[in-house]
Amino acid sequence: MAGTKARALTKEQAQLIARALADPRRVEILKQIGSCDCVACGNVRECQPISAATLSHHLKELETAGLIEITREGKFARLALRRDTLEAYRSYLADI
Amino acid sequence: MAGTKARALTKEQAQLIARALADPRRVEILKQIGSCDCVACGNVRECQPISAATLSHHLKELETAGLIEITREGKFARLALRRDTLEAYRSYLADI
DNA sequence: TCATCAATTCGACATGCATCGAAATGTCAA
DNA sequence: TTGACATTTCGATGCATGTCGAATTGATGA
Repeated sequence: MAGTKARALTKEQAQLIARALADPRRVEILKQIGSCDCVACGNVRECQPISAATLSHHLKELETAGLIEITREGKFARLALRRDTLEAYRSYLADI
Repeated sequence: MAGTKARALTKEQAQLIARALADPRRVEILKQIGSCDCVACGNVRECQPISAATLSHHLKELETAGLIEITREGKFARLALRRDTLEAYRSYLADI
């Protein structure tokens, strides 16, 4: 169908996403990133009681899963939710 | 909307489901249960190279998450996929 | 250049969890 | 009752991972 551009996920991709979503803190981070744009690591840390090291680790997991995109801008990291990946995972679940 | 009866999940429920889906073996089991009805533990074991103890553990996790229903019939356990829960989780993800 | 700040990497630790074999429980048929 | 079979529980083991502090990298401004 034209318009529904959710590509199919491989099992490996789906598993990466599932693992990423299995940690409640990462889901909270995802929600925050999705709620507005122009999010930097510091913004997330203001709302989550975790160390910078831990946050960095979580962000890498989310990026590896394809759930967020991290673009570096000078000192800061701009975080953006990748809704296409989330949508693809929803389709994957629908096929169960 | 009448017809879309997916109840909203609490964070705790969503997390149980996410954790249950984070193990690839459990996803395979879910797919098998969903593909046909009248599934017993033995049927699953024929397709999954795991011990009975491990399978029982996974089934309990899936049941706790609300993703399957286990009804005992004599010696056997009848396993059924709960698509309503899966659908509720898909809605949860859509709200991120 | 130097100090400062954002973010990452490193090393270590504690907890969680998938897995198994063995023992237990429960059910059916002879 | 007894034996065979399906499933569960128990206890142990090994690996994965969330977490942190400390050290590092990288960029900006004084």
